[in-house]
Amino acid sequence: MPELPEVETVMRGMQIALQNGTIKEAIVRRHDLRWRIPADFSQTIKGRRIEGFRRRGKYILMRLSGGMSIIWHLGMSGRVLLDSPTEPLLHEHVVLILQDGKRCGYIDPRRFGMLDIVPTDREDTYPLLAGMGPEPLESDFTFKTLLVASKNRRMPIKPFLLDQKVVAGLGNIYVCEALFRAGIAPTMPACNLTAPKARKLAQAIRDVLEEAIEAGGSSLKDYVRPEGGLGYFQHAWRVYGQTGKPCSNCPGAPACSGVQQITQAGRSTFFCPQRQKNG
DNA sequence: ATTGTCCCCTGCCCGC
DNA sequence: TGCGGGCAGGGGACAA
Repeated sequence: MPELPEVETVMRGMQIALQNGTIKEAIVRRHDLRWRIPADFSQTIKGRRIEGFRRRGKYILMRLSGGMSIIWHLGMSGRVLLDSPTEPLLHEHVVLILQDGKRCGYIDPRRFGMLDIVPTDREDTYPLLAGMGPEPLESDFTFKTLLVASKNRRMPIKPFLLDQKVVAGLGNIYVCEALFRAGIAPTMPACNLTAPKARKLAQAIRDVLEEAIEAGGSSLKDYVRPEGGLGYFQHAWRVYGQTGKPCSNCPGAPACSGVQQITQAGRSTFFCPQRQKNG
């Protein structure tokens, strides 16, 4: 599920529901996620107030009183449930119980996600966050970011954009969608980016993420529920998962051979060969 | 250093 | 209806 827009949506939901609450108890039913949840996790966060939230790439940082932060990562299948029932749910590995009775559950069937604790003033040196590229919706992300990072990189642009060191928060869906909007073939060597192409790409990345956050926000209420899926943005996918269909820009056009699916670096890539050309 | 392959794990969907 | 194979929104570890 979670790329930047989904993580942003989840974080906003948590913020609304949990901010200023105090953690009465934390239940850890399974410690063996992508990395082990520390043995003293519950003890460390117990009694602390939830003071704020921040997102960095696909990570959520939950700031607690006393200078500690909980780092959340949802992996591939992670979800947050803001009204977790008393009965344990399947794959609900962690539950935070607040003093006012609210229960926040962390559900992750595949267990590719993680939860950890870090001192708030050391969030950015936490190994998984250190070295991460700029936030694509902040002002320090520009076409120059892409130009500089892609220099001498012969890797195809698609896996290049999945590298969190280049830009934070992009995943398989939004990389495909951004490349489509920018008219760039996913197979193009990253170093073939020109300034005009980089401008289009940076703008396409910002646009698609903002639109997706907007759409996720519109279904916020249902999003952070186990049965809540992808928000509404899935209906706006122009190429992702659209194999064989005419892409949205050439619907029914005789020349359009339809959206193609290829594999790059072990992941599916969707693109329109008609509209996306190598430089 | 850069790039590609494999793997972690469970669930779901498709074809036979 | 049942079963096996392939695939899934992430990303680290490793080999070449």
